[in-house]
Amino acid sequence: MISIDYQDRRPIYEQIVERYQTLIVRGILPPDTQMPSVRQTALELKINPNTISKAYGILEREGFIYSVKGRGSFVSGNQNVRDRKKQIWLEKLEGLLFEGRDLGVDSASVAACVDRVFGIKRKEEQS
Amino acid sequence: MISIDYQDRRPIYEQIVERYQTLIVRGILPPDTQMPSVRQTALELKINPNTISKAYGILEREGFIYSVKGRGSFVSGNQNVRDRKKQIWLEKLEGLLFEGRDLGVDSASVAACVDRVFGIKRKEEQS
DNA sequence: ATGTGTGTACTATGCCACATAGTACGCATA
DNA sequence: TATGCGTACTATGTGGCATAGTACACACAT
Repeated sequence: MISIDYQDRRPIYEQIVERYQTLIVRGILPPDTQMPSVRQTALELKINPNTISKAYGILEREGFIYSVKGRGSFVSGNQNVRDRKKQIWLEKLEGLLFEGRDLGVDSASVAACVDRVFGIKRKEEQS
Repeated sequence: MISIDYQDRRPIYEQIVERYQTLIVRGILPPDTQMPSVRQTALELKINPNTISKAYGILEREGFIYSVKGRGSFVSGNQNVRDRKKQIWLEKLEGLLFEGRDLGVDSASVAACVDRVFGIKRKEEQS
């Protein structure tokens, strides 16, 4: 379900947060699904329970999951989370696009890339 | 010319590398322009010369600048650098777009974002 | 009541990247 | 010669990250 990339420069707890965010937003983990227990995940990934706990704490603060003492952690049904996640992604995209524009990347290359991924026909080529 | 953002999680030397990469690729720093000296920049930014030196070392290894002992560091005229930088950026963009698609972002939002940044018409660009 | 599994909190420790401080050397140029 | 340049080296301090270990409160099945 979850894996760690030790080549990734980001800390482990952050990778876990990001991974679960995606799984939840995409609906692979439906609302009220029980999350793997802190200790269980720690055993499987061969890392310290504290690290998982830290990730879960962040996920809870962000509204992705909710925790119940003695029972476990569960996926939140909060719909706003998904929208907020999309919003953040769009801001990230905008930042990257600005960077590319400053680099001098031509818009045609960008449009081609967008078409390739989203497989759409853009309204019309700007004339 | 150069500034540091201490809010940025990236290390200082990496920010400097990125900043100069942009300035060089955009042509703001033309080939054979002399780079600010290590000690001078260190004084202005109130950081250690070693940190600047580290950044310059990376920039040289990547082909953005070349250093001459006793004289200084200068902007490289290597054209391949610019193209390679664009190439890397496009790959980064593609990765982000896939992520957004998986998140369920609708293509219209993406198209709007692209248009907003790159503009509808793009006849002339800075040269 | 007991045992097991859960989240949570806390302290202590080690590691490592980063940045700094200080010094020194070789080289180019005025 | 004096100055400024890049470069190299050692030593030190700091902070984030991860670990180790322990402990507590709670839910649930037995």
